[in-house]
Amino acid sequence: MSVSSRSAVAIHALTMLGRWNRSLTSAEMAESLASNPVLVRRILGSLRDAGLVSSSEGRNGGWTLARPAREITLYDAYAAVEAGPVLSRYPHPPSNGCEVGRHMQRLLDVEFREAERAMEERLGRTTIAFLVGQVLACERERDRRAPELS
Amino acid sequence: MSVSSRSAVAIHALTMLGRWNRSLTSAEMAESLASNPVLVRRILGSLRDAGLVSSSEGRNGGWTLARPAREITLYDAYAAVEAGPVLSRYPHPPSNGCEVGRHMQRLLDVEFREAERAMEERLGRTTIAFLVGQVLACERERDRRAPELS
DNA sequence: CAAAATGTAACCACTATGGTGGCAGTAAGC
DNA sequence: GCTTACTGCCACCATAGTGGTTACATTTTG
Repeated sequence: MSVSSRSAVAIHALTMLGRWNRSLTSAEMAESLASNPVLVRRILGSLRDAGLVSSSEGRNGGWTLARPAREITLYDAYAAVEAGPVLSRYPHPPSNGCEVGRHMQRLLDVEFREAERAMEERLGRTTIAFLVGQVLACERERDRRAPELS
Repeated sequence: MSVSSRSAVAIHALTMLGRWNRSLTSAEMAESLASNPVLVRRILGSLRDAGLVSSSEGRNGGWTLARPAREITLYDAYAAVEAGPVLSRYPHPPSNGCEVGRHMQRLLDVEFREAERAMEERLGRTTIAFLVGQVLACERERDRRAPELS
């Protein structure tokens, strides 16, 4: 199986916040995600706990970025919403009586951690600001090709 | 959630085959894994489909490496038993009516694929032969510290 | 023919996930 | 002070993937 889609939702929401640079409600983001507000709040809640966004309750409440989009990477979003390692280890410890089983757990852990680190390092290279820029560029291109749409 | 533990089981089994360099049965490997033979056969079956091991039926049957341990990487094992991307995309396509939603799916796919590629590249750097060597080294160290065990 | 293996299908329990409804709390605006 | 529009949070559901297990047909060897 794979990692949950929460990272995708989180990055989507962060990019929306970066794009419009104003407070957005969970309902607005849910509409763009074709999902529902509760799910969005659940995920944004994790982002808030990680210090990436802040929320305000009550009327005119909503969500804003807690720091500049340049300073938020995809890894930050990923780390905020995913728990535990990507590559799962053994379902239960292997036999200690086997020459291979005795050591594999530790050896595998080293290898898997390295591999996960490589993935995380790559995610850390892309910022929300970059994605916002890409979105804007795509929109400009879209306007050039079909100006009647806007 | 994370990727299944099948990769760990596959790598464990391959390392056993590389270590003893003879035919092993699913029951032998299951014992080392503290699991059961059917599960092992299921996973080894994927490895066979990927050309990493071969199996022989009937009495005195079992499993052997289909090519040298030097030429099997952790990525080979991982790719043989895991299906689909590690980082899952959206549960369903986002709204096409949103400026961000319109483009995020494609942009995210690029980023996630890069990140996955980084992880896979790292997995591809370690061979089963290396792990076998590590296991042997661990055993030698173990003997040095507590010779009475062997 | 018996024994020892693989190959597979069926099934179970458990867990994570996305999704949903309900409702209390809170802040703004009239 | 009341209404409105939000967040926050709980409980619940359906679904799917996973590891585990039993059962049994098939194949090969002795």
